[in-house]
Amino acid sequence: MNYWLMKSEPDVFSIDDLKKKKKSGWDGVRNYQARNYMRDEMKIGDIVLFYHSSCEVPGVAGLARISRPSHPDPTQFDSNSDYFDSKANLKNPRWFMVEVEFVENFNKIITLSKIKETKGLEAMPLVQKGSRLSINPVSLAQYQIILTLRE
DNA sequence: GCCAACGTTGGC
DNA sequence: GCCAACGTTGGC
Repeated sequence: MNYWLMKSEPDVFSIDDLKKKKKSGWDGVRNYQARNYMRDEMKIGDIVLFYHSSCEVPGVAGLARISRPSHPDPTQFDSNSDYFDSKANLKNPRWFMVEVEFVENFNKIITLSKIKETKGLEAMPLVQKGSRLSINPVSLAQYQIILTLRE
């Protein structure tokens, strides 16, 4: 089993939104490296650290789990969608997504600043300068340290 | 709102 | 294939 960190802007889709929906397709990713992680490496049952980005208090807000493996992201074919991609077609999809299901909502956000000052998390892409990738692998050790920061 | 860092596009 | 220009991300 693998562990991941996935970023979402809570104004667009938050951990509470996932809690309400129970499951959701992780659509709208338009970065090849992030796509490749979803398409090639994510497996059912993998655990996701749900990260809130571009907001007042960025940080890990809760946990989710991969509930369906890679399949084409339907928004790429929808000309009304912000994520429409005119170069994608049904026979040759360009963008893939997974489905995630809600697991847990932390009582308090594990903030980015907390993560930055916690020993053992120095190697997380999240704390590297200039790192913007919205999906990152997380090691078992990093995952376990994050869990110890729950309140 | 600013801006550094990064990814993508497209002309050559 | 190079690289300048542009667009996006995301913390602050």
